[in-house]
Amino acid sequence: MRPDTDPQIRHLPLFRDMVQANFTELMTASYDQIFPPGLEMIRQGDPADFLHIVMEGSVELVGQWAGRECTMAVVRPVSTFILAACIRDAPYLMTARTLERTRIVLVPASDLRSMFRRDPEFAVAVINELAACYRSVVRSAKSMKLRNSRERVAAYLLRHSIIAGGAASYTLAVEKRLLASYLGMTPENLSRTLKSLESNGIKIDGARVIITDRAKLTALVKPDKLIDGLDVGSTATGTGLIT
Amino acid sequence: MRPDTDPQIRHLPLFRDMVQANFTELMTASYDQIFPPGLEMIRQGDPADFLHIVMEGSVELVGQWAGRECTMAVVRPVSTFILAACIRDAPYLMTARTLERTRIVLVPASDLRSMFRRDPEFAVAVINELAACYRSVVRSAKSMKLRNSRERVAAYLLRHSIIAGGAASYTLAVEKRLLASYLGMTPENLSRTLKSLESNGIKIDGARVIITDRAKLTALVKPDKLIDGLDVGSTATGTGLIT
DNA sequence: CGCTCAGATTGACATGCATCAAGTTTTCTG
DNA sequence: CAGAAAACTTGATGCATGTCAATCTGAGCG
Repeated sequence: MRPDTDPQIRHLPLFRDMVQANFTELMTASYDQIFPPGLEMIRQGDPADFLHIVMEGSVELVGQWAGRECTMAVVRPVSTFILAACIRDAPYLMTARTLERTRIVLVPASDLRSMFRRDPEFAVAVINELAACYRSVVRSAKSMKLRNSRERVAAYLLRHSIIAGGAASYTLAVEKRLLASYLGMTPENLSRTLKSLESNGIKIDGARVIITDRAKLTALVKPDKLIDGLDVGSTATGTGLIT
Repeated sequence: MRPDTDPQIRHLPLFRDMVQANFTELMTASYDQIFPPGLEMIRQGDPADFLHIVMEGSVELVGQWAGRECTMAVVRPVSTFILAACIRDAPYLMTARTLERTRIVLVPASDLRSMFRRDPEFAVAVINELAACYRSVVRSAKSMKLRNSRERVAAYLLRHSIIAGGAASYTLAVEKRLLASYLGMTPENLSRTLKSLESNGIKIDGARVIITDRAKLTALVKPDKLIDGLDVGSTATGTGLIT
């Protein structure tokens, strides 16, 4: 694989504490690939052969059933996805497709599995990563079950304003139809909801989000550390169902 | 703690491969407690001081927000819950309350955290447990987002018939209002849905479920290994959001 | 620069699901 | 065993959300 990718990966919480020789060994066995936009790189149900690390671009993870599909997450650089499937040597639960031109480092799952048996520091890192991912999905599940679609939209918009550094205005990072799927609603319904949220302190202009009354928006969202928060010291990497 | 609880815990996948001395050490630091029915033993947001192991009885895990609440899982013997919070030394994401008289073994989280740094076999077991839990919640999230309430009810009933050994008739293990909350619907809606499912090969009489036409039911459910299945070699323990 | 096409919006409509309000049955408890 | 409380059911109603169809808009491309 390309040697210049090493340092970025090395700094990920997952790999940060490994013995250097072990890290080098993992990387030597890995592949560095570039995929075109819209490519389905993993189909759900496939055997989990590789841990994926997104270096550039972005990847959509979707769940499919009975001809329907929904976006579960969007993964951005630099982070890993589908760690759990690799560890359990089980089929991927989600389909992965690139949203744009994307560079991915592929780490063979078998090397991964043998490695955390040899490198205790790596094992601890895997434990922390999985625990964080697990908690992240639980938060997401709570949001889906406890909030209605209007509240989910508002929460999403407020959360991303905070991620954008508390800015009063920012640009949506994903297409609205993808966002709708992620939030568990139809594009039409999202469109209407966005408009109706103008009475709650948010204005939408195309992909631009303008927070006109943060207090009013916050009152609607009722942000909760146990749903919207991130664990302190969290890696913010892995499949934390970020979107 | 009670000495007779040891063997059952020892056989859990999480503890099975530990060095005996380490297991004994963990157990020595643990408490064996009995809680009355309906007791809130954990409130979401509390610091995660103990890994909980259900020995007898059953525990409901609920998420709460803005005065609403929903059942996320029911935990039955012998299995653990809230492992991830303990590992990350982070607040519990869910409230836990007993559904009946319940015996719980409490393992101090700090001992747990130091233990998987010392015992590599235990670390591997924790990794496997967390990965399984994570995948289980992802399945659950997929079910929530991809299926409508009618399909979720049907899937639940079919799945539990299979768990009951493929029996044509079995008894619901939980109250219907709890089941409704778990499936993300109101009790009224569940009641109506159950009745309407008679045209899909299922008959309900109180808490009794009778499968009258398995083929017809299966056609509606469209069971999918990536939603309804369990990982091969899965522990079926931990918080696999069983209910 | 204008064509094309995917995405976004809007309106009309249908329906799934929640809510409210009685009832009925079951379970608990003194 | 009787009374009360809780769970469950049933009906009437309304709102939220999905569906279908018709534009509108903007980005990409020849």
